[in-house]
Amino acid sequence: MISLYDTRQRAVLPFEPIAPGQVSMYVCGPTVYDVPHLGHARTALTFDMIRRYLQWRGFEVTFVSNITDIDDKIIARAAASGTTEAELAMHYKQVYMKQMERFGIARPDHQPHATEYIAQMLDLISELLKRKVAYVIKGKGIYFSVATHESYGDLIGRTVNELRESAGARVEVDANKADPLDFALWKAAKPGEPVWDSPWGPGRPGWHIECVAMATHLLGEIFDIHGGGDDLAFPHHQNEIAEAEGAKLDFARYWIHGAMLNVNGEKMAKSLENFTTLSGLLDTHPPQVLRLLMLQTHYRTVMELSDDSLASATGAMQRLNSWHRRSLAIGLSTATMDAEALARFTAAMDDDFSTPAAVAVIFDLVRAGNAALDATDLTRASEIFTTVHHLCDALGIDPSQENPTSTTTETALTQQIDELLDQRNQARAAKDFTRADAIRDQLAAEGIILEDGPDGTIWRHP
RNA sequence: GCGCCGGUGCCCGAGCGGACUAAGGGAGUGGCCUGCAAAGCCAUGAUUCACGGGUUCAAAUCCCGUCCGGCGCUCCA
Repeated sequence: MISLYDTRQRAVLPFEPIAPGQVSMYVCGPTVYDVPHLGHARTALTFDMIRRYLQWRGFEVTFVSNITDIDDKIIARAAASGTTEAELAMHYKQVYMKQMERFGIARPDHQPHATEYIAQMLDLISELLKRKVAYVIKGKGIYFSVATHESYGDLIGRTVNELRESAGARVEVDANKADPLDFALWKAAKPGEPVWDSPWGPGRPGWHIECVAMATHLLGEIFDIHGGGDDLAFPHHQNEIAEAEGAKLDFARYWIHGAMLNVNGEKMAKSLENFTTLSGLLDTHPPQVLRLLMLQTHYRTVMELSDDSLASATGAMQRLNSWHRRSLAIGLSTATMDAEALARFTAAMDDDFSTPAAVAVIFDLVRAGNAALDATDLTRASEIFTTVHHLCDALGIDPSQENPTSTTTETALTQQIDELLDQRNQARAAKDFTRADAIRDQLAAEGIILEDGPDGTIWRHP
């Protein structure tokens, strides 16, 4: 039985999907006005991990993640760069998808765009007006009336009155609104902005309504999991709840939020200019290293990223690779799995996706695997080999995948390397260690490290 | 200002009332292995979990207070 933390109820709850064996999940995707940074990568990875694990446990998962392709920032950027909103959004969407693919994030089953769902949004807004939980401000747009939604604030554990008191703490409240907490469902057209027709005149949708429209259209009026970054819990997700419930939709049963990624103790953000782009980091680090690093912190814990932590994960990944290399070199075959390790792993993951504990199980196995190889206990080593692969699969890690730099030139070089290794081994056999070491140094200069084992010499890149 | 979350060894980071003699990773140190390396294995590291009170037979884990940090109350993953 899988348990997960539900933000709304502030508790770890047993996960009971609506339909046995099936899971429907909606995860808020990016607003595509710029390139993705590591913070986006962490949230994407969190939900990729959850999706993968649910599948690994035998669930059939329908995964929806949207693209917000119209909003204030896109309009501003498009104006600044002299392009259209649609072109700008399309460009950054492509960049986002490419980098996520590079990072090893599986594509969603559906990837709806906000602008493709205007009709569904208009239907929802009509419904909200009909139910008198929304109102029109002439020339401004249509607003949701928070006063009609008594549980407003529950997602972040606050009452409506508490929220009213702190409203405007950081940003001025629009005096036209009936209540400072009310928010826009539809924004009336402004000069120079893209517009869509509506029964209330031309305009564009507010932010939150798109997710309600897309999620319910693709997954149904009730679905299992709604996720997103922690910073979306309020107001975005709270407003989605208000809209959905205002329209008498059951909506999401579990809310999952991924914690932020910090740099030097501060949230990584465009506005703070402390961000590292995903593509930049992936240019210097294998995707798996970043993935492993992120999995070593629980998804609900704020994670610190630094050169040290990156180096630490690099070392850990190399250990996994090196164990795998040894295992292959000795020619292990598939075996039955270590039932105890499997149980330990599953228990960790079932408990609110405790990836740090799950990763610990893998490293315990790797140590035991190396020890078994040292002792030439091939039965045990094979058992571990099979188990580790199965567990890594659940986390999206592949021990056989080494740093993929220079894969093209490698094949050509392999033959030369093999020849040199042959010469070196002849020298070693003849106890000509000066010559043997010279060959080793020569290869080292080309970035190749040798490992002599009882079954011969294997080589690798550092 | 209001609210939420957190402060664990050199670093990252699990644990959230009893098997904690505090997981795992990285770094360090000693040893084994090796012709020497590399890789690996073994050993070693917090008498202690920000600080001060309290509850309990029992607290890193619960309660209160203090200090420090992050996030939210704008758009944000």
